[in-house]
Amino acid sequence: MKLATWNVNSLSVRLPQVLDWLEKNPVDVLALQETKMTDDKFPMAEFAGAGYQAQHFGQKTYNGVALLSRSPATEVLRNIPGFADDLARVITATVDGVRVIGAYFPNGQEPGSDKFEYKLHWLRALREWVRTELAQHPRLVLMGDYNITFDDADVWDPVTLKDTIHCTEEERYALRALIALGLVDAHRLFAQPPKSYSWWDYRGFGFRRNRGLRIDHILLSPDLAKTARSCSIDKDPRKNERPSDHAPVLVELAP
DNA sequence: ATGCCTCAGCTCCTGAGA
Repeated sequence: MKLATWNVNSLSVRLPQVLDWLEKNPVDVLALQETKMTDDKFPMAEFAGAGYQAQHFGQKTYNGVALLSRSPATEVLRNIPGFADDLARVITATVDGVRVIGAYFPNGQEPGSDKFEYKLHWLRALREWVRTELAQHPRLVLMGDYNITFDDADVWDPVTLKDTIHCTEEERYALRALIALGLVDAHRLFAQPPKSYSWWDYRGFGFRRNRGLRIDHILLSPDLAKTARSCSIDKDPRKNERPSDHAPVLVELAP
């Protein structure tokens, strides 16, 4: 089974690239973030033509998440149950016996800001809910745009970016709290190229200079981690003419 | 450099992203 996550930064703009990518990478599940569209605008027919059914939880202008899958998705949930949120950030479904959570974590903007506090609240709510999901679904994957680096290895310039957004100790603590549930970072189960990042700023030739961050993650439950065969970041779509600022991350699990 | 680029929208500037 192959699963992937990709923050597309507007599905309207990126749809041709997503279809092209799926043709080259026929994964079983693809989680999308930042579709930036309402459900009525979602290109259901185009994905159906590519062999994918879709669950979309969208909104106008910002956010919006989707799960594309070859097999039917059941037990679908939107956002974190019990956590009131106006923003469309989480879509969850069971596909081929795997509980798949696709999430667009809050950005946080700046440490100390209201948005940063919201991010920390959201992270706490997510952890408590994932704890219960994990108890019911031992085969679980939590993947998406986390907007958090694990540590300095995920940061192109950890000195300059120390304690800035995505790199603060509070955010990293919240990320480790997810790991404390037993989840495993699929990326670090395998040897990776040095300076592996999943996002590069559009400005200042960030991609060309590999000035990036690893903020898109795939976390696996212990049962699934045992079956992991590979995990990689696909930088190819970032070389397209109008790329998303994020690259897709993929994981392959043994059947 | 409160800069750099990209996207959406009550669109020719602003807010947000990260």
